Amino acid sequence: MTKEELAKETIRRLEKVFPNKLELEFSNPFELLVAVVLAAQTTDKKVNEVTKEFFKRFKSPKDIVEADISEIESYIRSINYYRKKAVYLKKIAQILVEKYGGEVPRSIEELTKLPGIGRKSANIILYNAFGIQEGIAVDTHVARVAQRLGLTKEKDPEKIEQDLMRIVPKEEWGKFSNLVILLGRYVCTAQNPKHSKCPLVDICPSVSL
DNA sequence: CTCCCGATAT
DNA sequence: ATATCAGGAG
Repeated sequence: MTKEELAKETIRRLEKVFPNKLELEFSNPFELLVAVVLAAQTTDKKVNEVTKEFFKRFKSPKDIVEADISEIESYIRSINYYRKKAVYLKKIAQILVEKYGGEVPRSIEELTKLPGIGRKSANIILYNAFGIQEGIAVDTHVARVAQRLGLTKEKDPEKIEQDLMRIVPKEEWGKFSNLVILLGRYVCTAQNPKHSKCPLVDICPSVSL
């Protein structure tokens, strides 16, 4: 099986087991942007615990701009790197208000200029808020699964993304990320991967080794 | 490469 | 008690 065939078959099988959506809870692009900043080096579950209250207090970038850093911190204190993230959120909110009329920009270039937003986060936002597929979100799960499936030998997330963009059909980029993230989180875990529960056991090069 | 931080698993 | 999880900035 070629890498292209393996990628397509991976999507086909994962679709049957996982939903094509994030575990992060959000109801508009602004909320997803906030959630994704908080999600860096943090589990989605943890993020959801704080965003529930956060979104009640901060309903728009303007609400964040008008708040003190200390108040923003108070809502996200149980999140990793909360001091930095509070500063990022405030800066992002200021930029959204001043430069984008309070809206979330819709390109990877604009999104990655925002503090706390790298390529992974930008790709997540573009697809899951707007349905735009400019790239493939490569987080720790996508990186690990792609390695194990033999779709890449690179270690740097940007290079892995380049490899995957050549292999996965462009109209499936967003779906591929969403599905593979779930596989990595629950089945193809960093240690003790659950081969017996994996829909890809029979086609995974790392298993037959 | 270091810093930013805390929860959960072993 | 120590390891692991989980991105981005400088």
